[in-house]
Amino acid sequence: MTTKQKKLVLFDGSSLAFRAFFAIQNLESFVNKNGLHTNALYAFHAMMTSVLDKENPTHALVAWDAGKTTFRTEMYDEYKGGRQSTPSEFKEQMPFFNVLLDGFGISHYGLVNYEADDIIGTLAMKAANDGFEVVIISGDRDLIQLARPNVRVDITKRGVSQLESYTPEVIREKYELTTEQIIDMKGLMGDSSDNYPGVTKVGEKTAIKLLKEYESMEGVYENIDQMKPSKRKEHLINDKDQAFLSKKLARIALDAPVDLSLDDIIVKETDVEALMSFYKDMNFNRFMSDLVSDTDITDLPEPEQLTVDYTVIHTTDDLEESMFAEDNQGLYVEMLIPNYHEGTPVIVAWGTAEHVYVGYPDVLFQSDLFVQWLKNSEKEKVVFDAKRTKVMLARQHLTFSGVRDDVLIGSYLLNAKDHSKDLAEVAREFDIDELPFDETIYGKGAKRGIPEDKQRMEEHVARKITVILRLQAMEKAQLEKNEMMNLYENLELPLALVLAKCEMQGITVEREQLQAMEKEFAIKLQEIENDVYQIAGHAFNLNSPKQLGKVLFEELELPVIKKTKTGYSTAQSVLEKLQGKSPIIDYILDYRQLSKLQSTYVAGLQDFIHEDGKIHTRFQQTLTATGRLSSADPNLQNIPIRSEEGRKIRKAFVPEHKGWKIFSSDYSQIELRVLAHISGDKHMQEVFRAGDDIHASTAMKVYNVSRDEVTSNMRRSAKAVNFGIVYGISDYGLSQNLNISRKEAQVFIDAYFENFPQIKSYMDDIVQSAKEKGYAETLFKRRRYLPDLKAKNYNVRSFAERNAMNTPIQGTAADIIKFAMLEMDQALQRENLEANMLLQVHDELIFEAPESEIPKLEKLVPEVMEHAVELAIPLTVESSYGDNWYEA
DNA sequence: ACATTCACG
DNA sequence: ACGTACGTGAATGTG
Repeated sequence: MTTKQKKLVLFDGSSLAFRAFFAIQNLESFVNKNGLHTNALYAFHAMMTSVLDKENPTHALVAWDAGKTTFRTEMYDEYKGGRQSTPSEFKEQMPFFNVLLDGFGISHYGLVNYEADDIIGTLAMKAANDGFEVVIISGDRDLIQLARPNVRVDITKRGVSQLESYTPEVIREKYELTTEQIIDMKGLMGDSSDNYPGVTKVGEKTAIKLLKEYESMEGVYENIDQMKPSKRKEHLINDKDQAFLSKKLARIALDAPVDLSLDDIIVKETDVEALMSFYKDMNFNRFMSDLVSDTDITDLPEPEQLTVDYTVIHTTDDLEESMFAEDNQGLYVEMLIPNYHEGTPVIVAWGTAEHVYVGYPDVLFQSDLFVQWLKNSEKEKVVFDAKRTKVMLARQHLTFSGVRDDVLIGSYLLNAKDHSKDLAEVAREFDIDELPFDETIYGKGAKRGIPEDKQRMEEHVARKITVILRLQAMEKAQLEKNEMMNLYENLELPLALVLAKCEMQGITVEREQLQAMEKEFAIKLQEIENDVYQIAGHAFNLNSPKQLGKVLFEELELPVIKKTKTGYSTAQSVLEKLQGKSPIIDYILDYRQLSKLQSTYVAGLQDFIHEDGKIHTRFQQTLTATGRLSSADPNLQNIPIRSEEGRKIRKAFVPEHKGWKIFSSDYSQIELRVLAHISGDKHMQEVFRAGDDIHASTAMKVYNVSRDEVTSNMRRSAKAVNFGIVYGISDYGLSQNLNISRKEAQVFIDAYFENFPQIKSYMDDIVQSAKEKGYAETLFKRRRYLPDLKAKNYNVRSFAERNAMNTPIQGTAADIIKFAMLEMDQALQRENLEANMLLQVHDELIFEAPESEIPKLEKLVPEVMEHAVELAIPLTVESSYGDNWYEA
């Protein structure tokens, strides 16, 4: 037995509390009965418990900043100047952090004239020298300079729930600097949030470069005379005093007069009574129950636990009609792999909040009672993932009808985050955290499977029913409140079943064609490979960007255009700039294209052809941030078309029956039309009403020329600008796309906005309103929350601003084609057509149909798509058909 | 598990 | 001073 290692956790209270405040944006729902905001306390509490659970320290301290002035303000009176005043919603929570800490039995401490950092630095060194293991938790990256052997620094990432660990090794790897050099780096860079300057135009990248060359700030200045004349050199010379001052400010004190001994900060026992009264004051009812189950107090009210009454069905004789009598029962069919087109169901649960039934497929699927209940559309059911359920059951030759609600779709509409796989994840979004994750029950990776203890699994799925029913109520109330019922009930919910139909229908793919291509491509690839090795002088792995980078930029000494964080970039755009410099470039470009086609499509798709000769993709309905679908296993939304060689792959996609055709219809310019509609821009609307070429018309305006003066280059640039507008334009993005300078790009953008002032004001307004509401929305009220609009970091904020501009456009277009798909499904039935809808590729729908139905489809499909919704301008659709997808 | 690259809209 | 066009999925190499 080893004696217990002493472990000290030091919390940077000031930075963590502030982070905690911003981690939860939803201020309105975190207010206690006295009107006090509690969001920061709540997030801080969550962070503390998770760290204490994980680290289980013997000693701990939360350090606070003690006042506005410190020894640093004496050195530099602008230190931390210019900061925005602390929000009052945060200030009012300040006094209660220590109340919480007293309840936890964790010490807290502040020291006049010093910052929390300095207290932490001092105690960390003291403890490390005493043989402690030390962990520092902060929201401020500056503290990583404290990393040492036995001192780990954990910095919060996004909110306060995730931590990123820094040890001297990690720092060396990430920055290629020692911890001491981190201080030099800060000195050179300065710190905008602490308001000290550093050296002009020197940021992290430059600072690291300088330090790698000269070791320290002192080293930089000792060698400054040898530096080649440059702007950077001038800045370094001019800002020398600032740099050294900044370094002093950045250095955390390790010898602050902290009058605490390590014994003073031993973790004490939880003061249950104090904590209970704190939770009560803050309305943190959830934690009250945790506290009770952790301790042995029995005189407190019964904690709310997810217990569930359930019966396991063993034989068909156990089934009774009464088990299917109730309306609005939950139904859950469990399968352990994501791809429901392949596996088989392992266990099934259904029931009400009062009682749940659990059974196995081999029994249930033989039962007429069960099968009829599934099929009966009058018996309405609540599920998690209707499409998945529908397909799984259909593959067992069972009909599933009567979907009243799908809590997966509901949760996605309420907050389009990626939480599609596990009900427990969705439940946690709604503060139901008593349901274990699937991973806990079934394991993960190679170990995933049915648990030895079957009862565990039975109870798990029974609990899922309870959770599904609870979520149903919560989600519907919220959807109603958000005015999203129409989107939910009249679009997404019925669409799930239409998508199920498309997926189950599948698309026929001729393996022989792919095999023939595979051989052809293999020979070509081999030839190119040999040519490349010839020029390089040796063989290497052409698929490795690292090895390729070495060959191009070190051995052949081609100019480095761009670097990635791991080395040289060898991306296509880089290679294109190197064309003509060496014959190897063209070979590599050809190789890249061919090997992509070969691995992903020609060879890759063959693995997905089922025994029925078809590929059954999965359309993910609850994944994207904008409301688009995505397609996976395999992705049929990115089958090549732009290059002729790739496009040929489409020849392998054929109709199921002889004498049938592939029929395809696509919206033309749907996103720009949506923009014309929602921005109300009169000129743009006029172009679409007149049926003119939008890119050419844009060129006329921007270049101020007549229609026949528009050159193909002008049109190309205008087209790029139009795309840029849809994406939330930036001069940089446009310059990359058109391969021009940023200045030139900016001139284009200015000219565009001058000519389309309503687009300009729409873009400004939409960002502003998203900021106020906290989300961007589509024409049909689909939401995308954008908390980063309030981010301090320019890049993070700019990204969110582009999202705010793009989401209503891309999202509304997605809404429209979804309405069209619903209507199309109806229309095919109404018209008694044999045609099948097979795929959706964002702005196009793909069908297979008997040749005799083609004339009808040529009328019907455009009609439905064009009038799926009515906008201020017409939507137009173009159709084509052929013997395969290449010809369609 | 993560980064890079590239296929599509 | 910073470093980005919007939205996806899959293959590959590498740690």
